[in-house]
Amino acid sequence: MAYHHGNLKQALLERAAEVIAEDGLEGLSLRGLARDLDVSHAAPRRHFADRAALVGELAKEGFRRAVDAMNAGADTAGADPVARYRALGRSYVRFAREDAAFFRAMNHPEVRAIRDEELRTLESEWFTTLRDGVARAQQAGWHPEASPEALVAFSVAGAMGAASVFSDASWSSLIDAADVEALADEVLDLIVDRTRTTALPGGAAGDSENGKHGEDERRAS
Amino acid sequence: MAYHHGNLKQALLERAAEVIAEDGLEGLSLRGLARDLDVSHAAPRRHFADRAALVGELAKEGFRRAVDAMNAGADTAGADPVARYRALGRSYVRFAREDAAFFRAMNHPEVRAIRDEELRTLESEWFTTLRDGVARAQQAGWHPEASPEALVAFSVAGAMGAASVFSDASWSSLIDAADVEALADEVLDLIVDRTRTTALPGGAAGDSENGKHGEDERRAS
DNA sequence: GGGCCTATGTTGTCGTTGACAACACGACGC
DNA sequence: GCGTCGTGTTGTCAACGACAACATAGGCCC
Repeated sequence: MAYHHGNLKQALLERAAEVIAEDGLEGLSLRGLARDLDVSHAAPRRHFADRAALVGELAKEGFRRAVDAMNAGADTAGADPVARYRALGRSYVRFAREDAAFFRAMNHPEVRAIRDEELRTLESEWFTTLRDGVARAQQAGWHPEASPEALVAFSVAGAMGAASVFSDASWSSLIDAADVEALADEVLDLIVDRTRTTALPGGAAGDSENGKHGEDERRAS
Repeated sequence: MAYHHGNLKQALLERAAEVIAEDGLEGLSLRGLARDLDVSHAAPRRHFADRAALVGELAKEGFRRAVDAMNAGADTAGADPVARYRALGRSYVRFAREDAAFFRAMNHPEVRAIRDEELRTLESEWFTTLRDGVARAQQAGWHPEASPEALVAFSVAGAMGAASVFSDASWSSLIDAADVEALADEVLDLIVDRTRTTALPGGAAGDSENGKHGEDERRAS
């Protein structure tokens, strides 16, 4: 084997994601990663200043993937802002389930304490994506009575809560569901609650086709 | 100083709660606690088999306090099941904010991985408290169209999400609110959404006084 | 009131980890 | 060909959790 690994940084990140998927962030150690990749115990330090830098990098990738998934999901949902809003949430929950290692990294207390600027910027982009979706939905007649701030906080709480509950195995003993996907969809219906969308006078934005969500939006990634 | 501390176990738990409140679970170490309390580095082991046992004990106390707060809150909310349901959520969010150290302990990934029976029993009692509240609210006409499982999952997600968002300082840069308490109340209104409560034919359970929540329920702990 | 028993605290040690420094290799540019 | 710098290595340190062996004291029984 060559003295130089070639692409150690990437290999570290990939292996770290595997470890987190199996054992969680607690089971992750720089020395363990080095062992897994057959490099010396100090090799990772050439690429990450410390452990927080490594998990922070994973979290950044997680925010990028989450935002991408949410945007893609909204786009396949069509033009109706409320349908797009629902798709944002749906895509986020799906992301949390499919890329659970990244989702864990993003929300682990140890990572949330990191003050890294790029990381916080990416988090704020994620937040903005959701916030804008909320704003457009409200402009289209969704929950016109609520204050925008409360609607945003409600959406963040709902998205985070649903994503946590449905992606974390430790909840499955309490919330059992034959079809988690279907249950998550029902929960999203309760959050979005399209009956709270009032048709707009001008008939402008919300082109309705009210009520149930179709089998549209299937597909994202 | 006496050779025997006297009440080291309790002192360890109390100091641990302080440390968690300041630095989070990551900043907690058995040796650090021992130093703070002027005992030898191995003294804590006489009372807790390992670190997980100590934080697990804190989490247990957290679940007890949460359940107590929720029950007390519901009782001050009166007889209407939907008002009681709302009070459950409100009390939980308030608990998360006031006893943040315990809330963190309960929901930290490291603790959620603990398989201790008593701990999981207490968690399940918390869940049951919420689940029963949901069931009674639905029987009283709240969201009659929704499946009970989805309504429970929605409630858990909403409660966890709101409690996390409003108790964790790391969210405050995104969700800014002059009055967090008031914003949390608005979010709870969106979750409960009393307009989704349909008066029952027999006029049985839900004795209504529908609509806004009063300044009742104030006080719990 | 003397002896023992046990709960609780102590010292000492081990293996693991993150962090850091000093050194080694080797690819690439001049 | 030679230096330079990116990347990997060895060595070391302090902190930690875990464990074992020992020490102390308070209570209990006779």
